[in-house]
Amino acid sequence: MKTALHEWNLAPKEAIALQKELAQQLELTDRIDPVTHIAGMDIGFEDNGDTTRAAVVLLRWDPATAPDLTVVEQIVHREPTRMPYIPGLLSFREIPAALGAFEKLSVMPELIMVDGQGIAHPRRLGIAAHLGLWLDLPTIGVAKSRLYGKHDEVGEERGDWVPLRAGRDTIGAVLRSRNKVKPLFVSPGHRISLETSLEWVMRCLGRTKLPEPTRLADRLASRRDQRKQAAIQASENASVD
DNA sequence: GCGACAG
DNA sequence: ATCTTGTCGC
Repeated sequence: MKTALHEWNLAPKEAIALQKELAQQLELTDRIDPVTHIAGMDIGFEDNGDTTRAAVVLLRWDPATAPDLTVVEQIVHREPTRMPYIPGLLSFREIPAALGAFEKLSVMPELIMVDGQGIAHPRRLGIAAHLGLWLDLPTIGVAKSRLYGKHDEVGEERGDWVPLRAGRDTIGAVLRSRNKVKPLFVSPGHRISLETSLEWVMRCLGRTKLPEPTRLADRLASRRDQRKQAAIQASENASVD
């Protein structure tokens, strides 16, 4: 997989035009190979934002032990940050680094859960949708807050959900993944339906609010984990001295 | 023109 | 996203 830089280094106006074009290529019906591995992806930043840190966690999917998934591989990939955060253009800022992490994976997953929106986006191309198109893999957007769309209040119990709408279209779901905790915004990215997206998120839910794939990727990409890793490196170097 | 606004 | 400790509650 080679990344054509011109595809990512775009001025906002061009990026927006490309999103509208790419959104038409999305498949919102299930086209998923038998799932044996699921990946979670998230991004973090270091050096006052100058370095982008992409984290991908590969998990083995076994219906017999779910939602206890086995971590098969963890990748952290760093690159210089290429552009600032602009609402609606998140994928152009974060996907290049994410691709670097996926390239280092020894096994590609059949399904990816991304921290961010799928089609619940003003032009229907959130980061999960964009990544899915690029990798040609099924993706689900699992966001911790809303970017776009309207919705009614959602029930208080785990599993309750209400549709997230944009005009007459349903673009995702507001899902209560834990009792009385702020809901998740789930939307299909590519090669998957909303119904199936919700099934997979529910299936991968452990005790916490986030499904295991994004929870672990979140943790690996976090500032807290960066500090922990730095400390481990320091102690290893010290013991070698 | 005035807000809203994933991470 | 990130800056940041303790603390209220199930």
